[in-house]
Amino acid sequence: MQVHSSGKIFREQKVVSVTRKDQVYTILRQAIISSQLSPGEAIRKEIVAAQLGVSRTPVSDAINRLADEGLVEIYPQTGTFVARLWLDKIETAQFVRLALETAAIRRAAERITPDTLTLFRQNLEQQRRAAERLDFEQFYELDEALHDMICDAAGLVGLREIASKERSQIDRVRRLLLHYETRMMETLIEHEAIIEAIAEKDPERAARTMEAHILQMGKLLMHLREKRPELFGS
Amino acid sequence: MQVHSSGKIFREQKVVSVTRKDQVYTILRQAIISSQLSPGEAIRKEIVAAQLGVSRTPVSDAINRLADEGLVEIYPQTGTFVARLWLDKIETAQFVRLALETAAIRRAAERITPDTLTLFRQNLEQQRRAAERLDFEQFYELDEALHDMICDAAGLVGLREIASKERSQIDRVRRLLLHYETRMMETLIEHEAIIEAIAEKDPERAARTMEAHILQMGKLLMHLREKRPELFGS
DNA sequence: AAATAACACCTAACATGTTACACGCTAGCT
DNA sequence: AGCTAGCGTGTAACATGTTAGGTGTTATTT
Repeated sequence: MQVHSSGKIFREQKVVSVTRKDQVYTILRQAIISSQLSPGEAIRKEIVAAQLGVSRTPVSDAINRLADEGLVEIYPQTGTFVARLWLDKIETAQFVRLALETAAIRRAAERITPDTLTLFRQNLEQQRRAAERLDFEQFYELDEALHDMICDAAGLVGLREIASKERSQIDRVRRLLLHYETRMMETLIEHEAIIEAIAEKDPERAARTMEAHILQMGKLLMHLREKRPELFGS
Repeated sequence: MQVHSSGKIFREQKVVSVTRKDQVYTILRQAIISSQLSPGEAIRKEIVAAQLGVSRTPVSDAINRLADEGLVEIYPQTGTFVARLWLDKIETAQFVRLALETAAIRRAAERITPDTLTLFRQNLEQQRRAAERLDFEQFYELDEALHDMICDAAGLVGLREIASKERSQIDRVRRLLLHYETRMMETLIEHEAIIEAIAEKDPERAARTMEAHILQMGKLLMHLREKRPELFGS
């Protein structure tokens, strides 16, 4: 594992600073969201540290951050576990996501530029191709990227990071749902409707369309809970 | 400083776990939000550790968490500073607050119970008394408590914590504005209008009233920036 | 005198040793 | 047999030692 490859700072503005704890954080987060690590599974700090070739410190730091984000559960003096799925927490995350993204899309619709719109449409085109070849993973990534782009289009510094963090729980669930996902085409059509509303600078319609889109996930979630109860908490 | 006074766990449900890093976090956060520590001021981990009678580890952990929250700025290998106020970050925080709290109040208005309403009105009564004796600090605390109670009334697990965290930046600014604050009575009237709309189970009016309430802060902010430019970043 | 390069200092980042506590197990008591 | 108390084990929490790199200063060169 590389050491801080470049911690450049202009004293007023942090350019980039990739410390080991940041790298460990990114690796673990990715592993959790992609379900390489299963909900409920123990995380042994010492082993993770050994595997990544670092000491326990940056691993602990990364795990603390993940705990804040709700992706791991730390039981003091006992152990650290990949967080199980809690329906009530998912409900809250869904609510927050809905509130933030509908508000963001309203702003985006008001201040959309042709350039950004072109980026949106390129993304949609790629989504269409991914859907046609049934490439779930790729489709999912493009989906996430589109939501990020909409956040950026709202023109608020740091909003994407906040939205992305609050979406962690949802992203995990969506990943697990991928293989039960049969509505890729429907999802694509919803995305197109959202972008269309933005293009027409119609904030209200954009927000309502986004809302309908986000709420689709609820039913699938119940399906997952029946199929894989072991992933869920109490 | 006390050691984890009780880290009780029922394996499925964390009851309470006050570790040293939690205590340090709470102390530092309070100090920053209340402006006992000024924006831009250096935080010397070693000195903080000595003052609190702990080692550098829990202090570092607490500071990492505060950095996530945007309350401190860490410059790798250089130093840690109380975050200055950045207009663009405050703008984003304001946006997030608006999105979350208007959405929360809609839900609260839909599911309000007489008991909760009574609590709201008790709070308002206390606010009135605090306003009458020009007790800024007390009024401010009651204000925060009211917003927290509204979050809780939305009936979503963990929403208050999320909202409270995202409000950190705003809370700092409001504290600084307290002594320039001349509109305590107006604020109280706005609060009363919000609660009234909830009581009448009118989500739309409640949300619009809340929106107007939150947006009041903008002008005061510009005033502060002129009076105390040293608190602000670039 | 101005520009630049070398260097010393200070800090966060990282490594590692130590402690205390949650939990499971077992033995002993009822 | 069932229940409780004490003990052993393993982990996070905490303490402390070490390293590396950013910043400011100073010396040197032009």
